Amino acid sequence: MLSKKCKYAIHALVYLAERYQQGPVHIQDIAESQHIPKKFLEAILLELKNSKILHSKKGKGGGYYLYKSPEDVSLVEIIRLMEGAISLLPCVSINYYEPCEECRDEKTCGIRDAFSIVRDETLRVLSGSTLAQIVKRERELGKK
Amino acid sequence: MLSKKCKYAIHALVYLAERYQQGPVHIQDIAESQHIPKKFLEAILLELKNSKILHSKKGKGGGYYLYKSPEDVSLVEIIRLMEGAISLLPCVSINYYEPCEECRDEKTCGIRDAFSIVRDETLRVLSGSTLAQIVKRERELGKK
DNA sequence: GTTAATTCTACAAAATTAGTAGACTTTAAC
DNA sequence: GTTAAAGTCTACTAATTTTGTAGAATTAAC
Repeated sequence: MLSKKCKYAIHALVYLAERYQQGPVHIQDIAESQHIPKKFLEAILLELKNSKILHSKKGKGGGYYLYKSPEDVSLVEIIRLMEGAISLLPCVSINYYEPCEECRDEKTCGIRDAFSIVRDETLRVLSGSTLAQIVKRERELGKK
Repeated sequence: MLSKKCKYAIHALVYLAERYQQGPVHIQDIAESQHIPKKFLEAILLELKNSKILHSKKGKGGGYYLYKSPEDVSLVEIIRLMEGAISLLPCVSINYYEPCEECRDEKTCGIRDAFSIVRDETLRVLSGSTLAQIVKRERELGKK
């Protein structure tokens, strides 16, 4: 299961993607509309800014806005930032690889196979799912 | 990422699958060979027994043994028992469904799609991965 | 220079995960 | 029937992670 932090990040980013290139948005706005504790959201947005997904403008009339184009921000990227590895086992992770403590011999471990495939499929689906697609999908669903 | 508890369960079950129909195995044996704290393992095995995957024999010469056939125990079943839902969001879970707090309207939520597909793919792969297959795979890899 | 916003550091509370202690029960061997 | 070796069960405790907060510092607009 994704953490609240990660879900908050996704919702905040979708909100900002809906307002792409319309100037900075107050943290307060995002927090209220998405029901996210403001102080917690601050920390999340800061992290997203530090990884160049968002930019911010300080002072009066300031706020956060999407820096990357919505087509270029995928769910994989967000989840990796907020949660770390995509894979279910450290020993099959691409970006966060670590040997399994429990495994005595990785070469003859019969468990890793299945989890490698799960990781590949998850990556395939989540990397194809961008903020732009999510916004588009919401607009389609909203019309009905 | 899977919890240690879940990884321990998988390793213990694979160990027991390798010894299927060879009588009860001591907790101690499993704990030592798989590097699992004995007391923690006790709790895990008990849970697996309560869900009819294992049986146990008490008293001298007792221990745990696989009750279900290794072909009938899949990784999905183990993970669901130890971790709960397979899906990354509660609102797309099959067995552990809950509405998302963050979502205001599930019908127009553009995020769920991708996570539904991830869930389906994960289920497909993990339900096809049984203890029997894992043991077979380990024996193949061991030969080389 | 006042006000409204983000930034940053440090902390605190809550929840979950991991692990332990120890008494109790059951069973088999002698 | 006594004893020893095993699982069973309840109740903790410790460690870690997640979630959330407080408050001062900084910045920019007016």
